[in-house]
Parts: sequence; C-alpha cells; structure tokens
Amino acid sequence: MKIIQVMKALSDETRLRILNLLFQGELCVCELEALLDINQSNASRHLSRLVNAKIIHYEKRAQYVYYRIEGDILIKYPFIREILDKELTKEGRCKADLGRLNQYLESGISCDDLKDGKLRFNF
Amino acid sequence: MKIIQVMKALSDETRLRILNLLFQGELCVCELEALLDINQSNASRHLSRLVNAKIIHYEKRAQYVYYRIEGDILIKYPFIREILDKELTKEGRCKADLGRLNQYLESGISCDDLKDGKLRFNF
DNA sequence: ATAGCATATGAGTGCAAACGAATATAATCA
DNA sequence: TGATTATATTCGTTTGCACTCATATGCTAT
Repeated sequence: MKIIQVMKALSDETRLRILNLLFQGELCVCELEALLDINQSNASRHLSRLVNAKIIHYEKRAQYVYYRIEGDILIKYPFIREILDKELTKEGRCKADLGRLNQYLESGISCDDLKDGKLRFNF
Repeated sequence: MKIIQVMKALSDETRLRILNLLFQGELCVCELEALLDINQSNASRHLSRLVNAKIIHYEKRAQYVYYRIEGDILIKYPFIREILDKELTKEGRCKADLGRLNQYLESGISCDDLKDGKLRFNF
C-alpha cells in the first residue's frame, strides 16, 4: 500500500520538524542542520526518506540542494496539511523551530554564515 | 509528540486493515483473525498497539473481547477518517476484506463457527 | 589543478517492532 | 471439577530503522 510509505515517512519527529519548516518555504540542507540542530548525515537521510515518499523534492543550485514540499502532495493527501496546521502548531518543539527560522530569515544572513555561528540559537 | 504514536500505529498494513473493518462496526479478535487470515498472537498484538494509541478500545463480553473504534478519535484527528474513507477504499486488499466481512455478516453464522470453517473464504 | 565546502552514502551499532510458537490467564460449559 | 476455548503475553528470532563516523562525490573558487 502506497499510503503506508507516506505514513511511515510522517512517523518520525525529525521528519515532521523538517516538514514544519519546509511548509514555510524552501531550505537547503545546511539551513535545516543549523535550525534543527541535527548533523549533516542525519539531515540528508531523513530528507531522502521524505523524497522517496514523494512528500518533498529537491533542486540543486550551485553547491546547495534546496528542498521543498511537493506541490501536489497536499492536494493528493489533504490530511498532511491537517497534521501540519493542526498538530504541529501545538508542539512546543515545532514552535521553537519556527522561532529560529524567523530569527534566521529576519537576520538576513546567508546560509554560509549560519555554521560560522554568526547567529546564536538557544536549543 | 503524541501525534507520532498515532502515526506509527497507522503505519502498518495489518493495522490499517483492522481499522478498515472496525470502521464498519465492532468485531472480536477471532473474527478479525478469520477475516484477515492472521494468527491469534499477531491479531492480539496489533490490537493492543491500536489501543495504546487510543485509536480503538475494547469491551469484554463473556469469553470474547470486542474491539471498536474510539468514538472521539475521529473528531480529535479527522485525518484518520480521511485515510479510512479516501485511501483504504482504493486498496484492493481492503476491498476484499470488506467483501469477506459482508459475506460473514450476511451468512448469519456466529463467531464460533468461523474457525470451524463453516464459511470458506478465498484469500 | 588543488583546496574547501555541501551533500550523499557506506559500514557498523543499537533499538524497536513484527512474527510464530509456546505458554499463561480467564471465562464457559459439560 | 476438569476440559475447552478466547485472548494475552512471553520468548527467541528476524527485519527495519535511526544514528554516528568515515568516506565519496560534486561544485566552487583561487
């Protein structure tokens, strides 16, 4: 059953946190690493699971890989939007993640500067 | 995150097939065993996972244990209904399960007779 | 070309979950 | 009471998944 692969992809906290951020717009791997405080290998693996389930897709630009939610997935499976809108917004962890995302976006610094510690997050 | 336990409980084919049947009404363990062609141990375990996630609950009557979908779960998590209504109805396996359920209900035989092979299903 | 960085992937480990077989528990019935 | 049946649970095995560390790949810039 196809739906099971989708459900499994959604059954992990890190992947839900990733989706929660991508719901706001595209991000590259190193941004996700910094915003969620996860290591590179882990980030990459979770992303590829989401890609396999066709929930997100990516686009390479220069040396970066930008990930974004698959446009039609929310139409094909409206319940995913429900989870993002109704469940994740309740979760403290996800709220904090969004806080850091906004802090990052408002700072105007670049993706490269993130890991130079130009922006200090409190986890 | 609470939602993850629910998602994990829904990330298994046997458990989705169980829910698909329970969506039509309560059933006891031995009915599920016969209708889904799974063994007793497995049925019991999957059911208890669904109970732990508070998706279903049970009631003992005589020597039987009847399981049924938790009344408010579909209100608390409307997406579960979406999966049942929109996804499982597409799945051949789930359609066949419902076919056997109807065959059983229409036959009017009792739960006990099921495993005496009074009703022959083709799996 | 070489160095440096972003990302993916391979290998190894540990944990959780699924399964079947066997056993335990609890209710029924003779 | 003793036998039977429905269900739960334990045990041992296997599979899948998350994680980390190390390495490979591929792009960029000097």
